[in-house]
Amino acid sequence: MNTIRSPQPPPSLTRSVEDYLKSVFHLTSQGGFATTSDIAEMLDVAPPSVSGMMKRLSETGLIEHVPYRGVQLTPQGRRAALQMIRRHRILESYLTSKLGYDWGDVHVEAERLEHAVSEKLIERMADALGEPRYDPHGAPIPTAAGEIEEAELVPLAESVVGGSVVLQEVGDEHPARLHYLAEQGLTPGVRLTVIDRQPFNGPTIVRLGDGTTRVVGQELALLLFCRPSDGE
Amino acid sequence: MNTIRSPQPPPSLTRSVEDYLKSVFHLTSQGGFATTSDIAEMLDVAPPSVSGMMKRLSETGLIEHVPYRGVQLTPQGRRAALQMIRRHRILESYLTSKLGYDWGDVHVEAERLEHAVSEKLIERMADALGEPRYDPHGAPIPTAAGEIEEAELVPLAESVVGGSVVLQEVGDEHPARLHYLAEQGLTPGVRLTVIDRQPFNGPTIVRLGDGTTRVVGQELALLLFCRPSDGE
DNA sequence: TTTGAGAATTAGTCTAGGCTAAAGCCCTGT
DNA sequence: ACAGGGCTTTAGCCTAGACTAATTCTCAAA
Ligand SMILES: [Mn+2]
Ligand SMILES: [Mn+2]
Ligand SMILES: [Mn+2]
Ligand SMILES: [Mn+2]
Repeated sequence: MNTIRSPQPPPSLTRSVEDYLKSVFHLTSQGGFATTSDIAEMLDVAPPSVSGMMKRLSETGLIEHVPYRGVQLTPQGRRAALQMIRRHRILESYLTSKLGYDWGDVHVEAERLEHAVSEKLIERMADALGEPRYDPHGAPIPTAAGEIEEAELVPLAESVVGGSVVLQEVGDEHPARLHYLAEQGLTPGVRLTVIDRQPFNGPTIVRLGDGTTRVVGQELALLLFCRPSDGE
Repeated sequence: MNTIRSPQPPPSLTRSVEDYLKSVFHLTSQGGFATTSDIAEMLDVAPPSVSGMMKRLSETGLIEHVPYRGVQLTPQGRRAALQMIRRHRILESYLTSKLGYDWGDVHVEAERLEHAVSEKLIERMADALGEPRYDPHGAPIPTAAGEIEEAELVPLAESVVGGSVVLQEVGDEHPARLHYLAEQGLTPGVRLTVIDRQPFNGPTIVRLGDGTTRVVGQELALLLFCRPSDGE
């Protein structure tokens, strides 16, 4: 029959739904399914809460749920998730460059605001910033049309010793970690020469542009996403 | 016994609670009680919803409820309401002057954002604006300490014919009305000479600084709050 | 003083979105 | 082939915050 065509008016998602969709997006960005327990951990809720939400979201067509396997976003769910991610990252960018927020504090603020801002406000902020392509942590900002850049980055911990890389993106979740990285000069855009790595999951040693070196433990080095930068 | 002292950590109010408190504040600003039906109308909910919320709010000590009479804010409720009003008005000011919002659209945006912004963000916005004292509609902005200016303004509809007034504040709710007022040059700060008023609730006729006149119907003239400005 | 209109409250439901405890499924190791 | 452990789901419960229908209160008019 197919009599029902989804018109246009999106019934406006709740805060919870929006956060679930973002989680599923992030957990499936490398392909595959997002599992119940991964979502639960990411959102800090109990697994049954996730099961319940997944049921509702698949009824509304935002996700595809394979019981006992996990979930994936439908095209509609992916559009909604990318819209939220755009909001989040534009907000982080705006707060950082226009209101003097430091990059450690901005994530938690954006996490709430992303659900309250209008499309119009986001586009005004983006405009005021000159349509930025990356947020303060180096993550790509989806376009208003819902396109997002996908780069193949390699964690510093797995970079080639002797090579040269540009630090591109760092995780935005932990303020203290971000403060530390800023202190160390490890911010997106910086060029690093990988001069050594200790065995048995040991630290990676890098040299910065000014000739100073940093010893980066493996746990941290796994979260510094780099683009190899051979000669130039 | 009195063993329980409310410590400090305010348990963070919900969006609904915050909006109810604001309504009660506005409805009691001239003294007296806010009634169930007035609150219901202002928030566009059914009266029983208000009764239910009033019960909860009085249990948490934010309002004083006299059954079948109405409610008033406790000092704690008043503090919370003023904080929300500060947020709302700082947001309206910021969006208008920093992001090019027009004064008709800004209210609805602020109505959502006021519940999502942190104290810190509001203070940064206030700082960026130079600690504004009035919002774009001329309403006074409470200080961070919770003080608000109380002026005795008179509606244009009740101003003295032959006198001179300064338009101080206009209602912020209806975009179309605000657009019209802006077109007519009737914005806060403008000096008006009241040259006539038609009988039987007729319009008030005013002259602007540039010598042009405006005919303002009574319904509108009741919503233009003015400060008498005799000689100077 | 009684009465009726209108306002307020109570009673009973509903949905969203959490939770814990119990049950069910899947897979790996034996 | 199957037993056990670890996920996942189901069952059942809870709170916030809405709603409608029914009840109760108040107050002014007769
Ligand atoms: Mn969020
Ligand atoms: Mn980020
Ligand atoms: Mn609001
Ligand atoms: Mn306003």
